[in-house]
Amino acid sequence: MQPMSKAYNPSEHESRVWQKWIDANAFHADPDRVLNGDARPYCVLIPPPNVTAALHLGHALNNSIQDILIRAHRMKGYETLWMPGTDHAGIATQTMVDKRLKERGEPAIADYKQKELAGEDGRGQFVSLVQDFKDEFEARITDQLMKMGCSCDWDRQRFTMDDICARAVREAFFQLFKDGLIYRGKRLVNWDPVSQTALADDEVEMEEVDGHFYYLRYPLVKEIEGDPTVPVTWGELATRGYPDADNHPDDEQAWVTVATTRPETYMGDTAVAVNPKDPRAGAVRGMHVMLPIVGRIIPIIEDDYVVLPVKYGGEPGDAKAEMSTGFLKVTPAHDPNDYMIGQRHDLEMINIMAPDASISDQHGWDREERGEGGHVFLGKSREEARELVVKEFNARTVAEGSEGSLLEKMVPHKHSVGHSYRSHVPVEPYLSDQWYCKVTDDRLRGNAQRALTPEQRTEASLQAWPESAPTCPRGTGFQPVSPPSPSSSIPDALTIHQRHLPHWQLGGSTYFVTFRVETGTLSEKERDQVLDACFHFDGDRATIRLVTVMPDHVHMILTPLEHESGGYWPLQDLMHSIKSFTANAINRDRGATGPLWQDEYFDRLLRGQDEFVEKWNYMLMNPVKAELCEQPGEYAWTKRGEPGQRRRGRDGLEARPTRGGVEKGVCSTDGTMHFYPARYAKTYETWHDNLRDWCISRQLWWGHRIPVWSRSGVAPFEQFDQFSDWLFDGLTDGRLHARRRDDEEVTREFLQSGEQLDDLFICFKSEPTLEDIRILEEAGFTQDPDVLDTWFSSALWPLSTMGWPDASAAKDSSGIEDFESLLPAFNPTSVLTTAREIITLWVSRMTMFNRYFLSTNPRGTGFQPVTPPPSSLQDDGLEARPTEENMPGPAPFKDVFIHAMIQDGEGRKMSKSLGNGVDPLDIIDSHGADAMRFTLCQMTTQTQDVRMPVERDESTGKNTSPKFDLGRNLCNKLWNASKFALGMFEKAELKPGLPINPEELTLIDRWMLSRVTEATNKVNTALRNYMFKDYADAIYDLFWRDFCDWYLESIKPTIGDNPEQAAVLRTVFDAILRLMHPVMPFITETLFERFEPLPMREIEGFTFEQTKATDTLCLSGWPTPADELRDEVAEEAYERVRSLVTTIREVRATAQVKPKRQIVLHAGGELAADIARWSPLIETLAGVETVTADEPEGQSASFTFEGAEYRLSNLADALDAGAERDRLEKELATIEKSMAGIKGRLSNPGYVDKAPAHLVEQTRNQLAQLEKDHAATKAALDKLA
RNA sequence: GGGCGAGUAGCUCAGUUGGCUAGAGCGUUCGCCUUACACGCGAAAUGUCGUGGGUUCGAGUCCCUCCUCGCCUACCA
Repeated sequence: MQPMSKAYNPSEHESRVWQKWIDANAFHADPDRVLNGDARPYCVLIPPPNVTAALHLGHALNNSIQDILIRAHRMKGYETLWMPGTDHAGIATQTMVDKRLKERGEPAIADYKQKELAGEDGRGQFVSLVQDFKDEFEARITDQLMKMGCSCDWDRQRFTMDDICARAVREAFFQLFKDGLIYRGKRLVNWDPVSQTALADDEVEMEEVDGHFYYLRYPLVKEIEGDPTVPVTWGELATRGYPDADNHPDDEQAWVTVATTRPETYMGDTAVAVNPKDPRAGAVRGMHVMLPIVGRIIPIIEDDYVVLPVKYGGEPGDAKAEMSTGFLKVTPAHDPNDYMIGQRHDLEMINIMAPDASISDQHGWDREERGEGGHVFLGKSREEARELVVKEFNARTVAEGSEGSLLEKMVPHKHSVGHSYRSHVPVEPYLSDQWYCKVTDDRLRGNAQRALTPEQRTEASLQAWPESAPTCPRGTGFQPVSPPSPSSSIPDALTIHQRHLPHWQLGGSTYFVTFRVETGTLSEKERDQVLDACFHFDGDRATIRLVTVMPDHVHMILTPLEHESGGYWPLQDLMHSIKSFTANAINRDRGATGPLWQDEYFDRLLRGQDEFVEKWNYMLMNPVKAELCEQPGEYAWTKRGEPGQRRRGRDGLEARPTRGGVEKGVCSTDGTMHFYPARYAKTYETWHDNLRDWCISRQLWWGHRIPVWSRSGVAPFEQFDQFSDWLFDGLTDGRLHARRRDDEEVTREFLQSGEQLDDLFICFKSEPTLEDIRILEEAGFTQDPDVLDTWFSSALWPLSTMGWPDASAAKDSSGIEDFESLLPAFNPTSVLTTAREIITLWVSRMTMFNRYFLSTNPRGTGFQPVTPPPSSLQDDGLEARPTEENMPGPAPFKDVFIHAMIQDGEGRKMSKSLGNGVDPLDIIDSHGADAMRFTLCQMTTQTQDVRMPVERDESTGKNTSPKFDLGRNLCNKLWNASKFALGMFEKAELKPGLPINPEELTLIDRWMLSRVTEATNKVNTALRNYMFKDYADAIYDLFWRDFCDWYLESIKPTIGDNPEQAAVLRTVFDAILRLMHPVMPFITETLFERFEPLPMREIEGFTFEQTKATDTLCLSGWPTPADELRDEVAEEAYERVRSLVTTIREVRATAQVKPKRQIVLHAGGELAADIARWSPLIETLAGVETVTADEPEGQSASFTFEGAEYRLSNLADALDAGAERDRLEKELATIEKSMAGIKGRLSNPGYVDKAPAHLVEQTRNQLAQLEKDHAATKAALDKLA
């Protein structure tokens, strides 16, 4: 192997290391190991990036996080699957390709549309161009992910339009269609006039726009003797009690004024609405208005949707009431609210626009037939039409000779208007025929809400969507987590926090509790008594899951239950009961008095499965480790709770006594999804509250074509018999489904008339045969030209990538042998990692679909029949409840982690238009993938977005950020520390040998082992809670601060002839590489290659997780140092060393001692003894040549340590006494300041009386210490004087 | 308008149930090419924790007021 270079150069290693992983097939997941029970599953699905563009820094962050989780779990022995893939992004990709073609001057989509019309398969030709584009970008994205080091299972890469995903889309559409959850509706959609397609609500972006309110006058008319155009005069209104009518001349024609921001839509008005409570309503009842220029006579209707103007009772301050005139123009075909009014009053809908949003009388406005005016507006764009309408109104009056124009006034107004996220033009509410998915159905929306863990749900949501369904007798979709097999390795060491605080606020949680015997041990009989006491309260105040009574301590896992008042039993009360119950009995038998137990330690089990299993394992192994038995099952005082107990929660996981009480039972597939950070659960819930049915059709070519055939506007069809035979055969054998527009049953009678076929929709379960197509075409049917919203296939991602609905077909088409094992092994997945903006749509839709399609019986029984789509856009209130035969499937992931958003230094989004984007590949080139990953990981917290100051490198024209230096520096440090350590091993012999007993090691070694142990715990906790900054900080501090700054510096003089120390260095470095690997895979793997051949001597308690293979670091086991390696004695002692060294260094720095100069420390007594025992730590770290008890001769400097004064000499040839005095005086001031604060606190009677005793005690000790320091420093100062 | 979040050192951010003298990295200052690392080592300086009140023996942390910023959402009368 080559000697190591002076600095780490990532480009020399990254591609080679990557190839090594690929050659080792290291990222390949084996689902059968999960199904055989050989390993627990851990699975992450990549949120498939759009094939429209290369990845940006946000993707880099997201994928780094996923890779960290995946790599850590792989090393922890889980069978891990990270499924990669890309998304076809229908509208975005189609637009991109079109733009590209135009730029190149090649035929673009308009030309292909022409071809298509000419019968030349323009569609097919265009789609194949998009396909080429997709191939190009898919390759680019894949390359980027690989450069970042993403350890995806690349053999399983999917694309949302590949044949496996397509099969899922077709099946899903068919099932939903058959179940009445997909319907056709003529409604207002968000129309993008440039792309000329419908958009879903989430594809519309709101933008602030400076507009105006236009106040338009519509003349009032009434019908007399068949003439509907007779003017109504103010005089007439006045007699009918119209307020203020007498302000106008009696004989003039009256008008009503409407306010609008969109005057150009007035041609589509079909009514004017007024609130029935409006004092003017009675006067105009039954009257009409005449639309100026157009001449249409439309009714005045009454609807309480209309806001009253302030003048007539509207609420002052309400923006609408302030602006309103009380009369509202109603344009059902161009405004969603007007649409609803139109529905209520059965108004005409007149669409006045062409698909490009120009004014047209060819798309629903039969102007000439009606004899209406307004031809001047035809062909005008929306903007032109607005100007023209305003101009025309302004030029006219209500009637000849009237005062004032039809345009009463214009008021500037700022408001936000929906814009297409793709073409950025204002979205037009446009009447059109589209397909909808009825997501408001309880089976979809309701189950998406119920998927959320009750702890994160709001009261309102729990009421609206109560947890449903009886207890679930069969599987839950989770792997059974009955306690793991005894043979599995000892789990992660536990971190137990002492908590004395209000756990009664944390009702319904499961706890891990430990309490110890004050002195002595328990006899066997006494252990029985404790067990009895525990179970005495089981099912009464708590559910006991597992107890193990050791001779000197007790562990238990339990869940407090609700008590009558609605709260939960406080854990303190429970413990008190159990402890006093047993203490009394045992003391009585022993004839003893006094306390038996110490305080308990307890830790809330915040998370379900992993932590539960970890602690469960820990408890089972406890007697084995204490050598009380050989196998976990053999210890007589380990008892599980009664398995048959009703109160046990799902899967024996979190017994979750929920608010209706435990008696109701818990639906095992509800309540499993957790958001991290938890606050996003609320966003998720609220989004569902406002949900409307989802428009799933798009007028595009790039996407999954809608598998529905229909027929309209063609000649009547003669051969009904043959056709209906064919149709009924298809219906009977289930390969197609037919629905009528009005959702009536499809009968033979229905088919009697060829014209009725126009109301028929036929959906095929799989691709229709040529024969089918022939029959359909003869009958005049054509396939729907539209495609599905891209999110429809994205929503199926957890299913489609795993081979649903037909894994054996997926196996055949992909050649992947174990495809059939994927879904059972890995769905539900472990976590979805995504950005904020995706919470709503994607998480929700995946949850809906996963739960729907994996339900025990998604169709038919158990659900109430669903009526055809309601005309209202809102949920119709259907409450179909699942039954036992019809259990919804699991949520597709257990956790949803929402990561931070990356912004530039000014807090703006990174975007192309601002030019503030940073390309991950540029950073990888300049700093290396590991540096980028570490920096991103270190910067991402749960509360703040990531601000990344962007700098432009003028020489390359590329954007970068100085932040990435942090990661690069760390890599370089790691590289050099390795070089140094490897150099050490050339001098210090490493050889295998008997396991090392850590107690026999030197202070510094025991300290280092303790630090690694603690850091490992920190890392485990951080990763479990998705605290990536904490993870980064933990390894940074461990490696740089503890290992490099102190450990390596300390062992320099001793390691050469201390083989045990060499073994510790070897093991510790190994552990550090492993802990760092998830975030910095390339460099750690590179270094591991150099360390791996060196023999490793076992240190007792320092073990590594068992994994599938160990030849590469990425497959090697995670460190699992035993808790016993935490060495408080060593930590405390080394803390004294550090403190002494720091103090001496400070003196050296202030006295300007040359770094190389070796000084003399004058210390006697106990400190001298300590220093001798620690030798040569102080000497090495503080640059001390000799330690002597003698008083210094000549010049010396003094310092205070632990309340005593010591001196240093040989600092320099001549000392600066002034500097020395300054230093001491400053120190004295600091001490005095601290003392004042502490004295103040102690002299406050409230503090001494009310603060916890141990704090007061601590404060007193502090004061005592400070007083000693003060005296010592004072003495030194006096001597100087 | 409604919701969520943020405001802590010059910059970017931590700060678990209220409790040792509020921390880290970068930057700054001083001294160092000291047996790997100047992408480094040693030392130092830097804070009215947005504002004003309240609860408490004790508040960066809990409650209320106000100010500033960000995101989401509603609003085309």
